[in-house]
Amino acid sequence: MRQVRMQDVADAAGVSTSTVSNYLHRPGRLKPDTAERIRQAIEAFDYQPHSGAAELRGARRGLIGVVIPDVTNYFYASIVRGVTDVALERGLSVVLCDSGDDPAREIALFDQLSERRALGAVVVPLSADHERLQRLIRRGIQVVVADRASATSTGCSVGVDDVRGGRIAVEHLVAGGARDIAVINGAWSIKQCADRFQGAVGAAGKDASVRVRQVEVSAMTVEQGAAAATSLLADLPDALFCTNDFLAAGAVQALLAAGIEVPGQVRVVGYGDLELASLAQVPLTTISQPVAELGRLALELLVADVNHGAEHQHAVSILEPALVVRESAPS
Amino acid sequence: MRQVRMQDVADAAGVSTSTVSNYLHRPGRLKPDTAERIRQAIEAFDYQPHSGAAELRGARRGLIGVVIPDVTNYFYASIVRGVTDVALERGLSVVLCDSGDDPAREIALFDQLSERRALGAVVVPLSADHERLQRLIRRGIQVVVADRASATSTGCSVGVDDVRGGRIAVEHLVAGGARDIAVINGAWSIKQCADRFQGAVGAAGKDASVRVRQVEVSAMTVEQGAAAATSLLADLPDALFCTNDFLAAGAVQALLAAGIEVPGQVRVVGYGDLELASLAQVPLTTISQPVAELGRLALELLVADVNHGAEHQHAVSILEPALVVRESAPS
DNA sequence: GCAGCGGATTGGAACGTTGCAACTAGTGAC
DNA sequence: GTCACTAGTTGCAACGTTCCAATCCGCTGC
Repeated sequence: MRQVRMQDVADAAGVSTSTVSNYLHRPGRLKPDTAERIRQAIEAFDYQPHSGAAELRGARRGLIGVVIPDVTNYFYASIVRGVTDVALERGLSVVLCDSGDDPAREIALFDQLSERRALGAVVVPLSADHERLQRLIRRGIQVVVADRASATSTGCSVGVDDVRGGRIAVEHLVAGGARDIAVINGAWSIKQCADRFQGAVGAAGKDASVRVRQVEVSAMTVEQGAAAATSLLADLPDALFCTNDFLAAGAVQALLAAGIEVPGQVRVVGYGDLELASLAQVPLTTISQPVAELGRLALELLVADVNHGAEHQHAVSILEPALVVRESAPS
Repeated sequence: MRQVRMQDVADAAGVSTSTVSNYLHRPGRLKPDTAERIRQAIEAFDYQPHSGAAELRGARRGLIGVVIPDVTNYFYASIVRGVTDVALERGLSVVLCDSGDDPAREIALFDQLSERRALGAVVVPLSADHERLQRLIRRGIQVVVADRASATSTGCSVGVDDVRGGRIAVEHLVAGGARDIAVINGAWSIKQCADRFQGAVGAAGKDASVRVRQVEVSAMTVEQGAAAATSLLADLPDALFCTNDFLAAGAVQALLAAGIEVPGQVRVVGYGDLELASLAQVPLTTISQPVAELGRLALELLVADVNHGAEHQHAVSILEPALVVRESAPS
């Protein structure tokens, strides 16, 4: 069964391919009955325009990429979801590039995108190494960086205000009476972690009677959270701010196992508002991020960028996180 | 900055475009020093072949679609992950189509895939309505159905053996001494739910002293799980089999809130082995599904299908679920 | 009856590849 | 010196669109 092409439709309707093309893109120019004949022919053949061929000739509908470290991670999946929503509205197709936390794969995927002449890409880069991104941009693929907002990049970027997230988390703890707060945090080299801690310190800084100390973990997992909490048993703080929900869930597990009451003796705030936050042993008070919104916004900026090329001003958009109060830190 | 095309490379290397094409696809045919000159020219221009143009001409590398109801759902995201892994190995690009549980969107996405002349698609269909799938196939897009395995479809399909999953869940409960088992289940019209229940009944059927009853819920959520468990308080079973982990988590919450011990008084088995299963108030014994494997396999079947066209025999592959024992039903 | 107009339609040259058939040189056999 | 052969290379015609310029046709106004 051969491809149905525009020529077939044109023949059936007794017009030229140009007229069919006009029907598709500038319907106003056609006489109503010509249009109707073409409509019927398209229907009869179940004709679908070949967007690849159209792009070859220069049409601007197109492909955009989403490059993320891991689709099975709820956070990234939500970004993807936001992107796909907008893409569908705009008639764009989304190529999903899951780098699996592997820089070599990330490069291979970038190459795939440029081979396919993607219009642009929403990227959550693996490392701060902007060299790789520059390469994409040089090849004519616009890039919007998500969740790694930075003014140094040569494109738009969108992110969530992690300093603010850390601040409202700790403000909530202080407002509830906490005076000795331990922050269980990932590596300082991760910008989010550094920012959240900075916010935490800032919130406490207003009040000299509040002490903030940090426990650094090597990976932001349940196990590491439990280990970190266990290390605090000898000198128990009255509140814990964990910079993600896995750490918080692990910490709560460890505390309960050691006979410490949560929130009775130690109050805990997590970060991210993952599904598990509401379902944990003690439902977690946490910081939620407008993450689907992040994806939507990223693609909208990308589209603006692609459409307005030179005169487009690169923007850095920062969205606001919000406190979600549950049992682990009720007030 | 104009596109770099094969012609530019050819000119720089002092050969024809055909030779460059040969360099790219049949490197053996070139004299080593010609190859080297072309290599350098490609390097100098940072030339990337235009895969769209290649496909137009008939090359077989290509685009494949993954159509799922919701990327933010861990189960579907894992399928996507499996698909992207294989796709990268094969040089295919993955177009992600998130239908958001909306049939109209599903149709729009199918159209997008056929406009782009995708080679094939891995689809987790919204409904059993194979009419829509047929339409894709008629347009020359091979389809592999995932997680909705059925022999009636006109393509390969892959799935997990839900009857078996239900069976091993209940066998585990019976082996642990349960005699009165309630199954909290989604609608019968969902094949998975019906199958899991059938397996549950089968497992119990061997032993006349075991009673199995069903509580049907309208949505497979935490809330509904809690409600269903609450409705059982008056006539408490000694074990609960919930056909997904959300239901199980909700049920456990409700039981604990009512002062019932888990697993002391009621043992609970969930289904799916979501992240939350290990982190719930009582870590859940559950059935895990080889879900990334499902995605990998789906794409492998799809590739086989696309490559061998007519002589390819459509296969129905059923993978095996496995029991994961945790505290909610320790033995 | 004819020039001029404007709306509807068409012709044809791209777009960047690919793969076949054809060509060129060079080698060796006779 | 001719022929067959091979390895390496090239010319060319697609592939399915788009868009500009050109053409066609039916009217109006004089």
